[in-house]
Amino acid sequence: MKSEPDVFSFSDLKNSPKMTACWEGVRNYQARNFMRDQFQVGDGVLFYHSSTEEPSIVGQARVSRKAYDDNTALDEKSPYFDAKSKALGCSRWVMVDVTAVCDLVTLVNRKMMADDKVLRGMKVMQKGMRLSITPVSPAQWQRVLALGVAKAIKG
DNA sequence: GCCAACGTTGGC
DNA sequence: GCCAACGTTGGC
Repeated sequence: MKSEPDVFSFSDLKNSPKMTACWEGVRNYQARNFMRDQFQVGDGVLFYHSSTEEPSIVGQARVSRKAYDDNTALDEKSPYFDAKSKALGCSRWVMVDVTAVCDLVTLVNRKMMADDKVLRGMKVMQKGMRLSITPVSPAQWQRVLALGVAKAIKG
């Protein structure tokens, strides 16, 4: 899952109550359908920082609540307000809850991914890939954690 | 700041 | 249903 650290970083997630936050604000159908149809409680998540000095996978998380209505779409004061949802009378969008699991001791940046046989195939490495949620294969998952060395979060 | 690659919108 | 115009994302 991608996030701009200026908007919501892995540290922000760790500092949230119970290290858990809702993944609000997804306004793309593919990403929405992915959350709605694929995500199960307990599924592993790699947390990726985008649009920053060094875009990298920075931590491991997991899905801690199944998809439910993202009602920020109905809140006119929210940056994620969606007029069409308002007109419909219900939110078109969903979100899941995500809980931080581990830090990566070594952040896995794009050079590391591009240099790695397994990781250069990751969806997030494809040119023009803007989807904020993309699937990761078991081999890619293991490789990221091996390179990054997952480490329990302190405190 | 540039620009490629998308997704969305809206006129027809 | 087509497609041009437009807006956004995001690496570099």
